[in-house]
Amino acid sequence: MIRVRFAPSPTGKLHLGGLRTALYDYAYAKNQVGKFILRIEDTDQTRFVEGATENLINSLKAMGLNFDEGPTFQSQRLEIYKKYALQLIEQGDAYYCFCTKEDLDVARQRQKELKLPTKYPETCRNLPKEEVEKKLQEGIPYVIRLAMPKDRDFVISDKVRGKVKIDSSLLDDQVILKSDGFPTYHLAAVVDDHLMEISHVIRGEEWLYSTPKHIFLYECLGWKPPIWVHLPLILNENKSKLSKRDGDFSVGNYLERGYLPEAIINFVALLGWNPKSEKEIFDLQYLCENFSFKAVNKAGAVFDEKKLEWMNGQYIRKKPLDELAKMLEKYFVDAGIDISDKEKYLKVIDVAKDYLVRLPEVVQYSQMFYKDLEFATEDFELLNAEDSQKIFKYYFDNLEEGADYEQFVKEASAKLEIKGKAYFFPLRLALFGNSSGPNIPILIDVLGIDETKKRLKNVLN
RNA sequence: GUCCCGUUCGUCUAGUGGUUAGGACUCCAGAUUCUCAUUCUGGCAACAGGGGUUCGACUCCCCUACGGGAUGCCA
Repeated sequence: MIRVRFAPSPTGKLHLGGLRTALYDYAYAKNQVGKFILRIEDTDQTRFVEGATENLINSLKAMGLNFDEGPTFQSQRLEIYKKYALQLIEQGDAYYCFCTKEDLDVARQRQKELKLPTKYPETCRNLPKEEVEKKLQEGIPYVIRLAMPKDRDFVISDKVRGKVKIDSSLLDDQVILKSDGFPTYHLAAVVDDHLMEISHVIRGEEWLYSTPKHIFLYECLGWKPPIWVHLPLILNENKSKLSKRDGDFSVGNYLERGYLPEAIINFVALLGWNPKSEKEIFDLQYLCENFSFKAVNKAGAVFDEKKLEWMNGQYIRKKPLDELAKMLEKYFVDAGIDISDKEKYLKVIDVAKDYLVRLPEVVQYSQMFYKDLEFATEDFELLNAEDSQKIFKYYFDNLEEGADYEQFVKEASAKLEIKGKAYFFPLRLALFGNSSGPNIPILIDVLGIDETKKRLKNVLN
C-alpha cells in the first residue's frame, strides 16, 4: 500500500514550494491508488504561528488537494517520541547531553575560527553512568542526542537522485529530544513515518544531507526505512530558496491576486516535472494519471511569474462564460458597479476576458461599459473635429435597434466617405472613452442602443 | 571552511553516443485589410570551461568554475 504524507510545520502560510511538494505527494498517491496524509509538524514551540495550520489546510483544499487521513499533530504525540528516545538510550544508541546553549556556541565559534567543520564536540557522549544519574537527579536540563556511528558510509538510495554516499564521520550527534520535552524533526518524522506506515518520504532537497541520521534511526529501532524521494527546490529570481524576504509566495496571496487554482496547480506542477511530451496545459487529474518520479528533475527551478500570467490567461479564456462571470461578480460589487442586467453583464465579460491576466483586472477593462465617460482635455480636439461630428450625427440619426451593426458600421463608413482611424477612433472614444479597445459593432451591442445613443448625444455639439 | 546536490536559449524544459539540439514563456516582426487585447504565422536566443573514453559526444568518466543546499535544543 502506497502511503505518502505532506508534513509542513505551522510556521507560516503554505507557499509555492510547499504546494509543489504537496502536489507531487498527492499525484503520486493517486497514481498508485494510495493514501495522501496530512501531518502537522508542530514541534517547535518558539516558531509556532497563530492561524498557520488553518491556512495550510484551507490552501490545500482551495487547490483541490484533499487528504485521506489527518491532520495528525505531532505536539499531541510527545509521549510516543519520548518513549523511543528512552529506548535508544537504553540501547546505547543515544545519550543524555547536559551542555548548555552557551557551551555549544563557544565550541562552534572556536571551530569556525580554526576553520574546522562545526560539530557537536561530543562532550557528553561518554559520560559515566553515575554522573548522568546524578545530573538527572539534580534536575539539570538535558537533551537527548543520537550517538552516530563512526567511520561508516551511509548510502541513500533516492528515487530522483540515485545513490548518494555520505561519510558518517562528518555527521553530528543530532539532538533528537529537546530540553522542553519536544522531539526534533529527526526523531518525530522517523517515528511517525514508521507508525503511520508511510511508504515514500517525499520532501525537499534540503533534507537530503540529514537522511543518514534518519536511516540510522530506522536501523536502531529495527524498522524498515521508507523509499526516499528528495525533490529539487523552487528558487526565486536570485536562485535561492523561496523565502519570506523575497515577497509573499503564499498560495493565498496568488489566489487573492486573481490567479485560478487550476492555473497555479498546472504551473507549479511544471516546476520540476513534465509529462515527457509537449503538452503543457493540463489539469490535476492528468497530472495524477501521468505522474512518476522518473520525470522529476534534479536541478532547482526558478519561479517565473510571467509564464504563470500567461497560463492564467489561458485558463480564464477556457472557462465557460457563465462560470467566469460568476467568479468575477465580486469584483464589480466591490467597485460599486451595478451588474443586475445579466444579459449585458455576460456580454461585458465576454469582451473583457480577452484582456485579462488576473481576475481583478476585469473592472479596469469593463467599467467603461457602466460608468459615465470622462474625457481628457486633449480628447475634445478629436471629438469636436468636423468629420467626427458628422459620424456622430449620422449614427445618432440612423442607428436602429436590432440592426446588423457590423453591416451598419461598414455602410456608414462608405456613405460618409470616412474610413480607417479617422472613422473608428472618434467613435471608439465617444462610446468607450478610449481610441483603442474593442470593435465598434461589439461596443454598440454591449452598450445597447439606448446607451449608445446617449453617449453619442453627449459628444454631439 | 567542510560535506552533499546540481549545471541545455533570459526563464520552465525535451533530449539517455550519430538531431538542422525540439517545445513553452518573454521579446521582436507579420497576418486577422482601424486600434488595443485575443488568435495564428515567423524570427532572435542554449549544451559553463578544460581534459579524457570513442570512429563519433549535450549525452559516459575526471578536473575546474559557477549556483544551490546542509552544517541549530528550526523544520
